[in-house]
Amino acid sequence: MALQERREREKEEMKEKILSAASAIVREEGYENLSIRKIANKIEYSPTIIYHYFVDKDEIIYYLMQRGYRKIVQAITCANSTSDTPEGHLKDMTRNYIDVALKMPDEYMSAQLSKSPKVIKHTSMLYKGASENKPIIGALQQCVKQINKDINVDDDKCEIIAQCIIVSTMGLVIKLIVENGIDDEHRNRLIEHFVNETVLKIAKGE
Amino acid sequence: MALQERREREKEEMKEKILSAASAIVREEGYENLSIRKIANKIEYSPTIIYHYFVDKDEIIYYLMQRGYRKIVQAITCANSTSDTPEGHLKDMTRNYIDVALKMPDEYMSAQLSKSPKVIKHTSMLYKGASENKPIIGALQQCVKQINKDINVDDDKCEIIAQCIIVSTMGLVIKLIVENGIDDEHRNRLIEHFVNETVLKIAKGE
Amino acid sequence: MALQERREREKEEMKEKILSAASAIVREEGYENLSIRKIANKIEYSPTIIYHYFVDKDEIIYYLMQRGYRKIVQAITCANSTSDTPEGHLKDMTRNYIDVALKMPDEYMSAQLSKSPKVIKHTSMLYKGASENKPIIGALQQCVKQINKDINVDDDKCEIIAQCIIVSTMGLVIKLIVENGIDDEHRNRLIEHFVNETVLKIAKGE
Amino acid sequence: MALQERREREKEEMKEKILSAASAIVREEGYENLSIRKIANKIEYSPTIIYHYFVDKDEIIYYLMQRGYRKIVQAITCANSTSDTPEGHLKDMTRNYIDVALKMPDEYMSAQLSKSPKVIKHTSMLYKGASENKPIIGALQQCVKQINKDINVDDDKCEIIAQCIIVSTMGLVIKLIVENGIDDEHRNRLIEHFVNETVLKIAKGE
DNA sequence: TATGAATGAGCGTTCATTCAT
DNA sequence: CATGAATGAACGCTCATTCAT
Repeated sequence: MALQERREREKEEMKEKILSAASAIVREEGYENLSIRKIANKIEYSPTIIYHYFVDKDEIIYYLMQRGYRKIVQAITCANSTSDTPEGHLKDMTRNYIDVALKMPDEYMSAQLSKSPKVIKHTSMLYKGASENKPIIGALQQCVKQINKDINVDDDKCEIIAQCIIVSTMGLVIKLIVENGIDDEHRNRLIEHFVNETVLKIAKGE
Repeated sequence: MALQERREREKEEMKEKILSAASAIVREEGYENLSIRKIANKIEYSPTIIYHYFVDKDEIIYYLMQRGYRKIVQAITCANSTSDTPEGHLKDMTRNYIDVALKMPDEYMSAQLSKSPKVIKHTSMLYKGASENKPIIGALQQCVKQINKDINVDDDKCEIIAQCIIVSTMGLVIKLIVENGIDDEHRNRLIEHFVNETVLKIAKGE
Repeated sequence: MALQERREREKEEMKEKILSAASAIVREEGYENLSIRKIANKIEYSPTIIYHYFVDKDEIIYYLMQRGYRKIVQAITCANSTSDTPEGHLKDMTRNYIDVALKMPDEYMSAQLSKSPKVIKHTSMLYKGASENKPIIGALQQCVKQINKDINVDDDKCEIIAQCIIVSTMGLVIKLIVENGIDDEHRNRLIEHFVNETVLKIAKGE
Repeated sequence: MALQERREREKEEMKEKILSAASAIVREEGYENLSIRKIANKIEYSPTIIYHYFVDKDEIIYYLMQRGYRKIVQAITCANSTSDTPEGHLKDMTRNYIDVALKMPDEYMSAQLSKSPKVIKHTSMLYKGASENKPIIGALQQCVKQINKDINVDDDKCEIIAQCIIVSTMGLVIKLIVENGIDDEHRNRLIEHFVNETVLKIAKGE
């Protein structure tokens, strides 16, 4: 019993070790440069042993994506906005989202761009009613609603606007990740403009 | 005479054959998995012969990008815009861009998301001065300038705004492609809202 | 324990196998025609396995040069010179060099005549300061210095003289190898004259 | 008749054209980088046509060596020495030899190092009696004899000395060619020392 | 006579994977 | 549980050569 438990625990630890080594490699060199050999090298085991814990490289990638996505969602949803205006809150959320995503570019990209149904179930945001299931859209929708509380904007429209906000932000993040070498100053101006102006304008119903 | 013509024609045909094989591979497996050998295999010739028609892999990628991009650039720049206001023009450009991109989802994705330097050279849009090299950013910048001709917005700022427009639009397109099964009605509302409102708001300098 | 030892021994054996296959190829076809694939073919293994024992082709060449050169360097430097005069020492060194080189004509030729940078790094002797890096030049320079200790000859000049000695000796060796069928008696007279007179005269500073 | 003659003449011209293109490539990039394609490119014909005039690459190389060697022999033998002392004459010859050889390094190397009997017949210098057949050795032997006219040195010994001179000079030339990147100043000091001192000392019978 | 099209072999190197131990 | 040895396929690219026209 206890022995079996320990075995299982050790197995999990090894899996974790492999995954975090893989994760580090992805962070440093990107998904396309992840290789079994490099993982083995990092954990200081032989490549062969990895096949003991995962059937093949694809399985490792699969777990990697899961882990990565979980982190992103966590980071983004439990955002701590200090602001008390809805506009300030929207800015904070947007900036937070951009920051978190840019800190884990490969995980972000692979999660957002995966077409695997299992992944899409988590990452989809554009369907009607997304505000009810997806915390991010829900939060954005609430923000939009408050920003436009003077003029009457119905919930559906607010959802659409929230979705426009999220896809725009994603577009910015994705392009910033893909175009890696942009000059820092210009990059910051772009992000600032997006956070302080673009996003607010999109949010405005009228 | 006629012989030379025929030869030239055959050469063009072979080039086209190679390019469309390459294009298919990119569509199916992405730019990073494009290889000379795979092309050769697909066209059922030896790899060597490809170097008869293209100096190296880079040249193939270059033509591939051109072919794919020409459509998009055409769509957005010289677009058959019937409108005579800059706002109308911006709408037309955006709608065109979205339509064209959605018609060739795989090429679009693999091109826009490739991190290969050879591809990025063509797809990058966010660097300072992009409006001078990249027709799309240039056209958008001009549009933004005209829309804001009352208030003074300098060229740099107009470029930044143009870049915000393009990344937002790309974000929409990418998510629409990734989340494949969205309900048509909602999908259309989303696009309409984006084209008719979001993009215009982003364009406004004040 | 014993297992590890055996493994290590087997590894060494395999390395040796690879190196001697490589050495044979160099002997037969020269350094420029040495290839990983040819080695693999000769030892009847797949090319890949070679990278298990050597990091790359350079390393193989490096070891090859070392093996070949060690003999020559040993012969000339720590040479078992029974003589206690610098002149006697110089003669011994020269004779040793010629003997050793003529015993491995193919390795000697392919090494000395290769223009590959990797090989030249080891075989070059004529640059200023060679006496500090190349034991042979160093030893010759010391000899020259002692032979001329009465008259003052500076280190630079001694290096130049040492270099004249080595190129002359090499010239003799190379021609003897190329012109294979020389009559033994004449050949020996030639070598004797070179060792006993020519080399000593070259060494004299005044 | 005349037609056939013209054909033959044109054929020779084409062969010459090919050979001199090949020769130029060898001069610029060395023998190891000579390729049929490069020749074709240089003469602005297709690679195929070359096989009309030569059965294969080896034949081209063979002719190339012949031509090269002929040039060297010519240049060296008809040396115009302005000096009237035998020492001066020896210096002039040596310097001339070095200069000519260094001007056509690849031809020189391939001729001197070829082990093909046809080539060796021309390049061999070390056999007893070489002074009678080989102009260079003959000239050197005469020089040595005159330099040593005070003391009696017999003809055989003078031949041996002449052979020591030629192999030494060749060694210098060969190493200078192989070690391509030597600093100019040091290189010149080396040559000067060799021409002005080394060679004279070797020549002295006592 | 001369061409363009095409091939097959070879280069160094990296990779995922397997197998006996 | 973990290893080292080994493989086969693939990568971009260059080469000498052949063949139909």
